[in-house]
Amino acid sequence: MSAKIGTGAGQVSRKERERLSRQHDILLAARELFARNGFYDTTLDDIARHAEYGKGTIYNYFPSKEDLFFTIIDEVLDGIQAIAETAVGTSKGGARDKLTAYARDIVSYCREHSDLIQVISREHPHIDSREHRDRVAGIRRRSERILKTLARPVAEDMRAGRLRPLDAQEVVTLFSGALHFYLMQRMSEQGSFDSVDLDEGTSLLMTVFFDGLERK
Amino acid sequence: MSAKIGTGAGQVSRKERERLSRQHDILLAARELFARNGFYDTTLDDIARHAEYGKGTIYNYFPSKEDLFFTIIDEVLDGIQAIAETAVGTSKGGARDKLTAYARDIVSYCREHSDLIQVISREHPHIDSREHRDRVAGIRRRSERILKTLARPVAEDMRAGRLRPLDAQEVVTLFSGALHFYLMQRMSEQGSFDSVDLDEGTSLLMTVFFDGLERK
DNA sequence: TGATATTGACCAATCGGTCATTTATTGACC
DNA sequence: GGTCAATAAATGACCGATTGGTCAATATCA
Repeated sequence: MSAKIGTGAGQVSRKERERLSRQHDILLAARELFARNGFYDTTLDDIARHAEYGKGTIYNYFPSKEDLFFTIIDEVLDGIQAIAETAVGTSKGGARDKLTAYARDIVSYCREHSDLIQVISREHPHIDSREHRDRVAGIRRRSERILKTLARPVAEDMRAGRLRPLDAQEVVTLFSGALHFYLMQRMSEQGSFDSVDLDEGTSLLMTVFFDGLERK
Repeated sequence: MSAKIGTGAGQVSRKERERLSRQHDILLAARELFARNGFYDTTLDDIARHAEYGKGTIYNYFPSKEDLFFTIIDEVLDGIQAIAETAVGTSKGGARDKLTAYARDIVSYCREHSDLIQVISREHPHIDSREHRDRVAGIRRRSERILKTLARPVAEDMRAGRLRPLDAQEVVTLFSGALHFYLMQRMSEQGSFDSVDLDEGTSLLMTVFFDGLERK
């Protein structure tokens, strides 16, 4: 769609664009199959067939099956980080509103990608053996960054005295854990989400975390 | 230690006892290796070597590698169910005290078996392909039973008006999710547990869940 | 026509599971 | 008590299937 033609500085050549497009095709096929069958039950032949390329071609774009998987995980983490930043950055109000926005968006994100999310949560820690140690560590680092993003408004409300002065980082770890676990449970017990049910779950989560179970 | 000798009714014969003992040996070896290397990176040859039996012998006791794993999972679930029942049944006070007792015991249980617990949480859902569908379903059923056990005192306190009238089952799902996630996070970021740190986490969890984040 | 990209037959390694062979146990019989 | 044939249990070499990854041959492009 750019008016510029050719390979000017800062431009991507057609070659490069085509290469990226192929990479995208392969990633998309892998994503679908990983989501459907999990990492271990998806073979490279499956991916090649589904992407409509030869198996050898995949190795022109990705050095290994694991790399393919990690690349997909990175994309998902990008998505979640973006959700966290949007929720924290743009929504009005205090930590409660921001975390509510985050929870709502995560629920809809998980609804769209439930299979993939499940596979990632389950299987990524296992790809740990010897190699890839650093990539798994990278995933943990990024997860922590997401938690830090969420912790920011919480810490602020604590400083302002609107929330109990606790360890904000730990609090959002609990929050995110409860949300995650709740979603996984719901996702695995029925293939399709019931949106009403999930919204109820979200609001329950917010009530418990901010108002507490005990009547005051 | 029984005074009775022989194979009276209700007695286990020496044969049977030996058989059980062998089974136990194998289970123990498998447990250690699964905990250390995960399900996929543990081969039957590894297990046989570590248990000091031939590989064929294992098949006299367990029909498959998966069965070995599921048997171990069942044992762990027995342990957790027992913790839940003890916490709910014997400790004094209301839901808050009972859940606190549960959390404390789970923390120490996880401290003892952290590697194994991690492997189970991560890998059991994947052993889902075609066969074993029913065993995985059984695990889910048992997990739900544990949650139901925990939900009982919560529901009671809600009926009595001591807690907000929410869905008790959902509340304990969130609770257990937060606890689980918190522990997994702590377990994976450092090999050895810092007990002080963990107790702080537990008490934070209880504060958040029962008192809420917001100041009243 | 040389450079680049694609391809899928092929390879090597892995591993769960089998089974013919070996070893140990048993108890009927002397 | 000792013997030994029958029974049961243990064993590990072997098998078949799977699959991630390679590379020589082929096709496409500039």
